[in-house]
Amino acid sequence: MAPRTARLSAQDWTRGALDLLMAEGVAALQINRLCADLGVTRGSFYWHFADLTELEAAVAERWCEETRERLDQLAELDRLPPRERLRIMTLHLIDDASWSVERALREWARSTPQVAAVVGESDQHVFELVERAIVELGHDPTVARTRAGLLVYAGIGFAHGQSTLPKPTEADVDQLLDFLAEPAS
Amino acid sequence: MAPRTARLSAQDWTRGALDLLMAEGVAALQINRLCADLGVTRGSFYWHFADLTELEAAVAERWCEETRERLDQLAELDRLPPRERLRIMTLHLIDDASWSVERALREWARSTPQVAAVVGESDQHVFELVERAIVELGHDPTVARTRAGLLVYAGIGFAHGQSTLPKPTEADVDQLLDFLAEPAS
DNA sequence: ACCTGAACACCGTTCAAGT
DNA sequence: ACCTGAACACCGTTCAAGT
Repeated sequence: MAPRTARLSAQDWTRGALDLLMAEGVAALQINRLCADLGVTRGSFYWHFADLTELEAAVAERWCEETRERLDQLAELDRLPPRERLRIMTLHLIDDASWSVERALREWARSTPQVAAVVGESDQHVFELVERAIVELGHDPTVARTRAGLLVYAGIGFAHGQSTLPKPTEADVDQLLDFLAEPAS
Repeated sequence: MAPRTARLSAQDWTRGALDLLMAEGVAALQINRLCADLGVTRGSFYWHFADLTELEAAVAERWCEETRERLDQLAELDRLPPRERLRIMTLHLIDDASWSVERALREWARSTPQVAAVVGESDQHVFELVERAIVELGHDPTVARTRAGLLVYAGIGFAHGQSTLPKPTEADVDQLLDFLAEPAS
């Protein structure tokens, strides 16, 4: 994978942490565990980071960058009609396994403000993309704001309830988007 | 408060745990902390519970009961028109501070299946209340299912994103409910 | 039946010492 | 500049012993 130099960089640690996080969830993100993966002892970690919290912030930052890229790629579908854009984003959310990381991030966000800032930024970004698409659909700003809020919050809720609630099918999504696209009465 | 007997019951522990949880969040729920509150030593805890996990499950159970009661009270507004019922439930969600506990519960749910079951049950309950209200509004079951899902997921999302996203005003809620009540095209 | 207190394992954190 | 290894504090857990 990465060039296997004898010594590690901070980058190597955040990379390893993100991998661990995605593979085994937030509970596995421990210093001992990481050290084992990287073939190094505990003390080494503290040369690169002041704290577990600092590592988490770095991981969050990195995750945010990667997420932003992914989102921008999606938004690059700028030439696609807005309806199609929403469809792709929504379906992406539903079957993507990436919310296991997102859930972990939101957990951290509660205890460490740095992570909260990063998550908030990401939410804001998604919200704007969705809002813009709905405006392009021909709605005035007030309506767009409400409906975008509804959809984005529902997305967060879906990612968070690994719940017993029914998982929407593709047909459900189409029906839902028809609904969101409807002209205001 | 409670009758101050010398010896404690399991009930006293769950009560104390829930209080601690609401007051100081999930991070404060430690055995040492609880023991200090209850004026007792660590070992005592293990006479009542096998595990921290078992305590958490008990707390979750109790929270679920209390939540169910609250929900049933809300649903007892059965004689109110469905639209009004939805309005009350939604507003209740928005300004209620009780989701700090709910968030904690969902965090646990990820690591302990017992808690997950309890949270799932609660979600299901809310979903059914909302779905029924939308059916009463005159929609057929398919439409009701989609829209109820949207609203409930949005509710979960709202409770979870302590986010930078705009918090809906009362006017927003009315607009939103107008929207959800709209006849299908 | 309910609790104490000592003991242990595990994990985050520090730091002097090595290369 | 990057890492080791020993040490410490803290927390969950066990258990023999007390009342």
